[in-house]
Amino acid sequence: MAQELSISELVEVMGEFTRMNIRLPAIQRLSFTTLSVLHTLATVGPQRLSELTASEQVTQPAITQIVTKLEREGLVERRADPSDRRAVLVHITGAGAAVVRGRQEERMVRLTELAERLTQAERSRIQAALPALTRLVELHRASGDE
Amino acid sequence: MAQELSISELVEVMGEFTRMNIRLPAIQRLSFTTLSVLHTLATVGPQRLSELTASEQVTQPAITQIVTKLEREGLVERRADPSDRRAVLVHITGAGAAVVRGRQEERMVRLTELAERLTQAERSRIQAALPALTRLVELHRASGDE
DNA sequence: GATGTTTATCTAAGTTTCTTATATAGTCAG
DNA sequence: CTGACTATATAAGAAACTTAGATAAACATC
Repeated sequence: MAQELSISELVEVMGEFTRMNIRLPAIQRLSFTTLSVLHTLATVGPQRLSELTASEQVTQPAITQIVTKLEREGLVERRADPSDRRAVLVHITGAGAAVVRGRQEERMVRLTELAERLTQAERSRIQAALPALTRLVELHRASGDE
Repeated sequence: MAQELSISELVEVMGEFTRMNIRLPAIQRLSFTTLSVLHTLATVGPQRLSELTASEQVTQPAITQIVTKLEREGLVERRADPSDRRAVLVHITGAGAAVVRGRQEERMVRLTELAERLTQAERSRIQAALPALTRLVELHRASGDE
């Protein structure tokens, strides 16, 4: 029989995941928001500053500073938007993509170690829940930019 | 048949959860780390500054500042540690506990809305995975403070 | 096609949240 | 009781934001 979802437990686990993830960026000398911008550019492609401002939920001047910093470090490039000369399209560079991949791999190594200490049954249950968890995240994003 | 866990998908979902959670604190006018300290005190009880320094992974002077700020706002109290006169035990107050509960409830309201838009089968699969996810978090914490 | 409004980004200045370096005071081992 | 260690605090500066306001291109309209 299907058991009803305990939202409070889910909130708790998500909170703990957040606390697990949040302290890792320090290693890279880039702040959480800066890495989040890089992640966005890696996954959804070139973006305007105004689009980044909306998705990262910080102010527009903050995004300008972050992009300037990333540009100095060679991780992104500002290019003109051919369709609108006011706008700037921020592109990730090879070096930037490598930083994102590196972080993803660090987390995978760490999680692989932890997952090996679970039982096979536990791993299967997590696997079975992943599509639903992904849908949850998508619903959040969809309702975020209305 | 039990399907093997895809670590990369799990990393991805956890990352998205982090991005979902991280921007909420701003509402409360308390930073992420400050709220994390409050959460720790609410769940594990009174702690020394040095214990908080270890679990929050910021420097000791940062914890001193955070506790001072929380104390000014009446959310925690510094009390002497009877067993060691150098040390300070930080206790959460009723007002502090209320802030933690309030945040937890905000998240629950938000997640309840989102979860209602999943199918019953999806909710059940998440529910079935919660114990395993909780274990994963516990393994992380256990290996963190060795 | 000049004009007012909106949009996209930048700059400047100040605040918050951290950091490193160092001081102070209590503990503990010999 | 002396030296080394531990727990916290203080001071000064760096990093990551914020608000306010400037600049320049786009767009709507008359």
